[in-house]
Amino acid sequence: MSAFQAPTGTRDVLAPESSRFESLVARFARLAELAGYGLVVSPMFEDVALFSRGVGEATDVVTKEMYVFEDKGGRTIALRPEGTAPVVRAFVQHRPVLPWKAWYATPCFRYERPQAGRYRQFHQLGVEALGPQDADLDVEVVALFEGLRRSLGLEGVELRVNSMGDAACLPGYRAVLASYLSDHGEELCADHRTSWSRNPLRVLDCKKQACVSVRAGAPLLRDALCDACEAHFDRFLSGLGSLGIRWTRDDFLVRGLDYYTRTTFEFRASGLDAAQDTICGGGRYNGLVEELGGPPTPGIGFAAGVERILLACAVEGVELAPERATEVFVVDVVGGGSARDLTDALRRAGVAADRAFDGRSLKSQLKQADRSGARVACIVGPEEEAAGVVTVRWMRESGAGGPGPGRQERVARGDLVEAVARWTR
RNA sequence: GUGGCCGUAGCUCAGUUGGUUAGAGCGCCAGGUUGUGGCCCUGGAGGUCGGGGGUUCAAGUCCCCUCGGUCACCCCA
Repeated sequence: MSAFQAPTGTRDVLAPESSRFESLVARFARLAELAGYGLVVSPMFEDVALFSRGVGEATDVVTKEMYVFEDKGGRTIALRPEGTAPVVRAFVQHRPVLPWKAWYATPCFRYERPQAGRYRQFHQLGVEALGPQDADLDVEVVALFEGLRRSLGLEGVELRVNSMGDAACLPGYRAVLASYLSDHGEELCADHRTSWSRNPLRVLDCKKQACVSVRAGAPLLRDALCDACEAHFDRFLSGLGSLGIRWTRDDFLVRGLDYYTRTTFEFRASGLDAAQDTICGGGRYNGLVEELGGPPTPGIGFAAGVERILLACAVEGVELAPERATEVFVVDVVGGGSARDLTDALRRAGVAADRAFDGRSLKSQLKQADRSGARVACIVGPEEEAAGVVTVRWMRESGAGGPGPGRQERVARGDLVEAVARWTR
C-alpha cells in the first residue's frame, strides 16, 4: 500500500478506462451541440448560499452532504454538489438572450459514504434550457438523453415521468396529503413517523413497506393538478409518443431537490442495483431563476451520472471507445536518433507512432511494439541506417489481401511516412 | 452518520493447532536466439503481510485501536 492514496470516495481513472470516460463525454457534447446547446463552464465552487437557496435548505444534499470550507477571505464556499444551481447563477449574472440552452460536463462533490455507483467526486453531464415554458422543450430535453442512450446502444433503460404541479396546485395538494398523513402518521416507517410534516412529499418516495402501504391509499397529485399543469403534461406525453419515446408514468416519482415544478423524469438502468439505478434525472424548475435573484424565468434540465452510465454500459457489455492504439512502432537498435526523427515525422503526418527508449535490445523493442498494438514495426538497424532504408515488419493480420504477420519489406526512409499512411488508412 | 464483510508482491490469491529465510499464477525485466514480437524454457527484480499497540520464547496467524476498501441503509447522478 502506497503512502498516499486517492481520498475516500474518489478514484483515479487511467487509460484505457479513461478513454471510455472521454468518449462518453464527447458523444454527449456532440448530441447537445447538434440540438443547439452551447457549452457552459462555470466554477467548481460557489458561495454556499447559492446551493442552500437553490437546492433547498432541508434537502440532504444541503444539510449533510456538502463540502464546505471557509476561504482566506472569510467567505463560506461549497464545492458544487450538483450542476443546475451554478448554471442558473451564471444565467442570472450574465443574462444571455432567451431562450438560453446550455450543456455541461463537470465533477460534482458530495460527502457521502461511497458505494457502487456513488462517489464523493463524481461526474455529471447535463443541460439546462431557460426561457420557454413550452412543453415541447421538455420533450426536447428528454429526447436529448434518449438520443445519448440510443447512440450508446444501452437497452435496459426505463424512462419514468411525473408532474409535480406548480404554485397554483402543488400547495393545495401538499395540504391534502398532509392531512391524510396526519391521520396515518402512526403507520409510517420509523424515519417518517416523526418527520413527514417537514416535507410530506418525501413519504411518497420512501421504499419502506410501511410507507408504501400508507401511500397506496393516499390522494394523488395527478388528481389535483390544475388545468394548466394538466395540459402541459398531456402535451409533454404526447410529444414523447410522437418521437417514439416510451415512458412509464410514476405517481410517486418525487425528486429530492426542492426546485422541481411540473415535469419531472428519471432514466433508470435495469442492470444496476435499485438503490443507484438512476442514470439521469431532471425536470422543470420554473421558480428557480427567481429564487436566485433573476427575473421570473421558466427552465428545465437534467443531470446524468457519468460513472453510472459507464457502469450500465459495462453490465450490458456495451463497448464505448474503440481505443486508439499505436499504429506504428519504430524500433531503432542503432542509436535512437532514427527513432526520434521517424516517430516525429509520422506523428506530424497524423499517424499514431511510438518507440522504445533507453537503447533496449531488438527483442525487447519488438516485444514493446507487439504490446503497443501497432500493426507495423519500422526497424532501423545498422544495415538500414547505412542504406538509408527502414525494414517494415507486419505485426498483425492486415485485412484482406494484405501481408500477414511476420512479412517484411524495405522502404526508403524518405518514403516511409507516405507508405505508412497508405497502409494504416 | 449507522451496520455487514474484507486488507499478504503491480494484479488475482495460497499460507495448516501461532513455529526456520512469507509462496504461486499472471504481469514486468533479462537470457535461451551477436537482426526479429506472440508460443515455449530458464533465471531475476519486486513484500514495513494496511498502520499502531498488546499477548507470547515466538504473530501474516490471537486480542484491542486505527486507517483503507467493499457492500447495504439514508439519500442521490
